[in-house]
Amino acid sequence: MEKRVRVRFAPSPTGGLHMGGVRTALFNYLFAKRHGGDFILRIEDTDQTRFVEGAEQYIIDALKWCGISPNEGVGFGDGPHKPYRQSERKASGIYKKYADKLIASGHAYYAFDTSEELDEMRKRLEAAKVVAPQYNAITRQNMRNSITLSAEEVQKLLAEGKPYVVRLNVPRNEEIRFNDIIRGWVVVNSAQVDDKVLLKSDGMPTYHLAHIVDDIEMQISHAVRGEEWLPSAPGHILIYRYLGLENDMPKLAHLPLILNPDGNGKISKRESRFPVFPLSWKDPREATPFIGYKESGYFPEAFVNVLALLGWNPGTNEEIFSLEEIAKVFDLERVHKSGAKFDPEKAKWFNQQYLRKHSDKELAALFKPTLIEKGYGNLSEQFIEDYCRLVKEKAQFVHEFWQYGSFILEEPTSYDEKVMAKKWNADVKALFVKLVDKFTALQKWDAHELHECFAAATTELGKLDMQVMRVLVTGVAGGPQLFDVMALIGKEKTLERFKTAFSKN
RNA sequence: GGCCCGUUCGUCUAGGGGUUAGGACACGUCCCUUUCACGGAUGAAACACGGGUUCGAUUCCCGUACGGGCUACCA
Repeated sequence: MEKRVRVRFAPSPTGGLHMGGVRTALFNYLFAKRHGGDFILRIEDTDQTRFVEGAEQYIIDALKWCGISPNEGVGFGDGPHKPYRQSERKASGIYKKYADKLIASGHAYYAFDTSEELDEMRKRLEAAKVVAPQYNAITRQNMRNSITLSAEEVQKLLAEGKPYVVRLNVPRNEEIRFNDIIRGWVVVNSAQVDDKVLLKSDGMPTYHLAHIVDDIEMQISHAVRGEEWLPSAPGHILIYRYLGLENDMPKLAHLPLILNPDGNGKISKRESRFPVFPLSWKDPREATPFIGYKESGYFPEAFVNVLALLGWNPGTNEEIFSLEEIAKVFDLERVHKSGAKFDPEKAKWFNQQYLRKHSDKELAALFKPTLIEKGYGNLSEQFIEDYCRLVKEKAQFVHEFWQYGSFILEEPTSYDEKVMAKKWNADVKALFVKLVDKFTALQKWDAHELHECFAAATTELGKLDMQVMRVLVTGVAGGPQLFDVMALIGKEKTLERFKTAFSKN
């Protein structure tokens, strides 16, 4: 029988969760939803030296903003496998129990080497032109561990409370193969795998041991993680095997990385002209915060949509998807092998698509704070909605509403020079003065009436250039439908603007 | 350096032994529009290279190049 699908996102709280991490979480979430399974958030905080204040809460907040909610885990309610923080799970002695099992069967051993001794070993190997110095079947012979030391000596060191680590006893030359859902068969010789530390000298497990123990205990069915884990997967296979759990281990899927748009390397928070964090992230160790997608004006739906299509696609030409829609068709088999460069331009386009899906009322609510900030806190709801309706067709972000429509609220202080130089003269002015007289006589002031009036005037008086009129009223050469703009500005103010324009030009 | 993974327009990608190699973003042109924008149409733009296998390879295999990842008592 197929195992129930249970997947986990297991970040370590060592900093803000960037978009690569969010994408990993997203694919796990989507996979779980697709198969009616469970999605778990587990915090891998086994490295106490790298703990960063606020990082865990940030991870939770970021997932919430994205709409990627785990159904078990830290910050999302306990489930049957609590606790979900490895530092807390350690209290039960679970990791040590598994490590002891490996020691008992001879698949792991104690190592007493100090970090200085480790350094010396590496230097010695480098001097001997060994390209990849590692603690392995060969080098362990010259180190201080329970393989080279006598049983009595080991007992003595242990009894004295000397610090030690537990290492995996990796065979010298053995083929390790595993079938990755995304990449197919991957084959590695154990000579390439080092004797990984399983238990650190502070008693904490390393990632390698901890995630395996937890995945087994939490009955995880699929381990979906970034490609950076691919090289350590063979070691993990060995651990499962030596524990007698190879048949119970989760299926592996290594996701391609998200790459920097301008070339090389995986996406990084520095040297990037676009946000890499979903929410603004202030690292307590650094002076300046990193701005997030939320604060840059992105809708979470757009952000998540972009991410979902990085390394995966449904095989159709559709691109705009809600999380629910993607969850219906998502499949790990369709995930790419190769890394994808993130395209900030396309991300903006996605945001525009979602912007247009919002009602004027919703947009008005989002835009209102900017208006208040600019000193227009007393506008009616209707006016703000109308403003948003006019301005939204060109905008990609709500915060652009101001730059695309501020002339509706603020009188022009100058007039587009190019247009005026080309199209303005005394004759044109005389014509517009007559037009404004007709506008003045209008009983009803709306876009339709204005249009009619303008059309009639054109036949009567001759050609009147609309762009010139636009500049007269707004000062600028571009913007939303002019008659709509004039209607919204209102009769009195529009006529005033014409008068001012005539006096200044 | 070693090991592992990858390589279709500038970017995200569809496709897959025989196709005019399709779509999207960005870009150009045109149409719509007396303004502006949306929209529509259209154009330029890709199978990294070299060997095989095959009647035929962009598609399968092997090399090369290039790119990326990993190489800690970090995850």
